[in-house]
Amino acid sequence: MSGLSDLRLTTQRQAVLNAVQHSVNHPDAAEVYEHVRASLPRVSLGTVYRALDALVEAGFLLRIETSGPARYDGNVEPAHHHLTCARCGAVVDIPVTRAERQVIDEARKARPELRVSGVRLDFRGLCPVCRDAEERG
Amino acid sequence: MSGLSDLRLTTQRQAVLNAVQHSVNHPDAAEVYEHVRASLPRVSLGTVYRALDALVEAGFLLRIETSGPARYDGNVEPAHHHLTCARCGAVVDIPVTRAERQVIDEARKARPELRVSGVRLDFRGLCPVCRDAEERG
DNA sequence: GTGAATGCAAAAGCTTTGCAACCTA
DNA sequence: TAGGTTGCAAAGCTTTTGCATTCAC
Repeated sequence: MSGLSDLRLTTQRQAVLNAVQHSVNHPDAAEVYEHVRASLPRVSLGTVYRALDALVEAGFLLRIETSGPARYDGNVEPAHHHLTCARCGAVVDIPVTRAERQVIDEARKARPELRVSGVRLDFRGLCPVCRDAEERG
Repeated sequence: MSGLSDLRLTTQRQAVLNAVQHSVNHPDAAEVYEHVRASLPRVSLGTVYRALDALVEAGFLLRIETSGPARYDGNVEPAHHHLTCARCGAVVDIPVTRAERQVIDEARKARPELRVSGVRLDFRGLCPVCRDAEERG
């Protein structure tokens, strides 16, 4: 498995891709597994992990590292980043495009030898649920 | 454990802090354990994990999530970020300060409700070792 | 002296993998 | 039909935890 071309679109992989893309938040493997099980009761967790790997490798999904289980993102647009909730750890998408370019320029100037090719922005803040909770006390 | 004040400075914690701060790269728990064992042969891996947690919690260390084991950073300056090597996965420090402010401003404008309080930048590029290797072919 | 920290070992949590059966191109 | 893919189960790796003992304040 090493690119878009040689990816077999099996029933299981389509179900996994669909589960991530139609998820409101960014699901982890266990959540994807539960969702896929609804339509494919005999699917295994191992298959879900292998499908997620294959889909990330092929560029259909993004993998987000956290302090717990990895989460997956069906939105692979380059100029889209993440905010981690300081209260509950949820991951929310956040669009930032203009300033991204300047960050990369500054990094290239600061450390030209590092051959900076891109940047991922991880914001800290509050997800809507926790913001509401905070505002009430 | 919830702040600087109530952190007991035990021999083990000092050794763990010292190991991370004097490491060239960003060590994981196993590497810290090996280093600490040189001066404290009876230390346990569990203690290293608990010390790392306590030191992160108290603000002496930064924890970096990766696709493998978590890595720790003795440099806690706010305006210092990381570059992950696209070839070998090493994590290198990179100083970016000016553009960071603009990124936060843009994010606050794009999604005011998320109460953005900070940002962590994760650059993609090549560490010095891999850059040299690439340049040779 | 007292509560927190440690060492040890066992367990938990997440992810990967070996293998035989199965399916897709 | 040939090789990749799946289901199942076992193993692997990282991290956490229970408990008796020890230590720092």
